[in-house]
Amino acid sequence: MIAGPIEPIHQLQRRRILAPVLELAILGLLKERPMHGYDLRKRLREEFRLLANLSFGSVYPALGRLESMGAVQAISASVVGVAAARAIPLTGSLSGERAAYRASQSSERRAVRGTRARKVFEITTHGNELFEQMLEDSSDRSEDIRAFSLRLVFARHLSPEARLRLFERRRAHLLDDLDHSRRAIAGNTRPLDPYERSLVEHTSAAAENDISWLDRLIEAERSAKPVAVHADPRRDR
Amino acid sequence: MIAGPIEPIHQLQRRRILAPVLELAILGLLKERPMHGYDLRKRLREEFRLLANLSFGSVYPALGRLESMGAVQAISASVVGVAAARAIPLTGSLSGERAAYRASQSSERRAVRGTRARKVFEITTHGNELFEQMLEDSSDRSEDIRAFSLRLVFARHLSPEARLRLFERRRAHLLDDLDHSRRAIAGNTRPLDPYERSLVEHTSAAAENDISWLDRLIEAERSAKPVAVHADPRRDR
DNA sequence: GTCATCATGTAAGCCGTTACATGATTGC
DNA sequence: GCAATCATGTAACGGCTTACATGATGAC
Repeated sequence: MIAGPIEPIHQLQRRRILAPVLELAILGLLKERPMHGYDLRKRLREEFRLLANLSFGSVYPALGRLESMGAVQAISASVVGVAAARAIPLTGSLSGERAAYRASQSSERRAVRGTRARKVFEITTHGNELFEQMLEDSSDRSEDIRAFSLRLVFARHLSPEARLRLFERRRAHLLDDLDHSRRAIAGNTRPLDPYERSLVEHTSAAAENDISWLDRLIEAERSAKPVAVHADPRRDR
Repeated sequence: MIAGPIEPIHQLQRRRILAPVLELAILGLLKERPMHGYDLRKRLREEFRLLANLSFGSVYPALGRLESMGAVQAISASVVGVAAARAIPLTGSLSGERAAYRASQSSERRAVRGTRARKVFEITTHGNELFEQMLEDSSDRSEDIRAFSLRLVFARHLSPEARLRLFERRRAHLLDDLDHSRRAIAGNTRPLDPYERSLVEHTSAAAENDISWLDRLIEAERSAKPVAVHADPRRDR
């Protein structure tokens, strides 16, 4: 009500340096090969379910931010027309196997259509450093499945030690969840109706399952044969 | 680049009527008993993990929005001091059992402290209608676990038919997820590294597990004995 | 000729977080 | 006397979604 003018504001919001999921995902995809915004959005929607209804209004500004940070750079701005588009070395930096795969599967195989001044971005050296930082960043406020899943998708870019830290962090978080669920079930908090009860019991079982999955990932990583990671042995049903 | 002035904007963003998780959660808690902002935030953080680091900067504006919509109303604004606070009929609208529980468990039992002009809100008739609408609302853009979990917590307020619709919607969504995971595993899309593979396999197994849980919920609901809902029979380990 | 898809952006608004501001009461 | 907890807000900012604007190309 009284609202004395705040005015000091000496620091004006620290630049949230390592931003959320989207930037990380974009950098991760650009590590694979240079891409333009439209294509990025498509792959983000299709491959990462988390970003299932991502809009252009998010992608282009995010690319703009990354560009102004010097994390990505346009390698073919304002180039118009089919011939020019074909000239872009789209598979330039790919290693043999992946390049061959992309060439056979991607939209580049069929004729390039609707080419209105594509702006193809590539990741810079600084971008690679930033990506590594973001991937290892532990201070993720919403330490949720989304953030973890995305990091797991890019886990191959981490050192084995950093991977272990990632897994352990996630495991600790899940243990915390589990503890919370169990306290709710034990009734130390509040009586639950049947739906709430079913939910916490299911949540708790799911957390246990996730934890043992992580235990397998951790074990595989420790055995220094991180290639043989495999998921859940088929359960009942 | 050219950027012709947009100016028409005849509609100016449709009032996102049924807003996300937070409003629904607040209304749901206020259905139980009147509460003030500080208390709401505490319970939201403790009971719903989804809102684990919810800040006051979210709670108070949300309450303000709900108040301006006529969904909640302050029943004791600007009342200061212990005596006045005690006079608030905090358990007024509770039915026997819950009231007795609250009286024995809540912070109201111990002496009221730090009482600086508490603003206690109660849900209005309109708020109850809005709550029902929001709870049944199917057009949830981010049809995720968070939204579903919250609705399940409040599922007792739904009609059996609406509950079934809720469960079926969630089930359909999970089936879609499962399909996506399976296609990724089958390799119709892109070759996966071991970490990605482990993730999609685990995700797919988790989705299967969620689906059979929902099947049990649906079955229980259809058997017209929705009280006997119970969660996962204990799995291995 | 018109529709779907490709392609890039901007403007406005909503909502969440962080930081700032204030101040009463209880326990040590 | 001082810290912790209780209690309510506002200012600034970030970033996402929606809606708007534009325009090329290929398939039918």
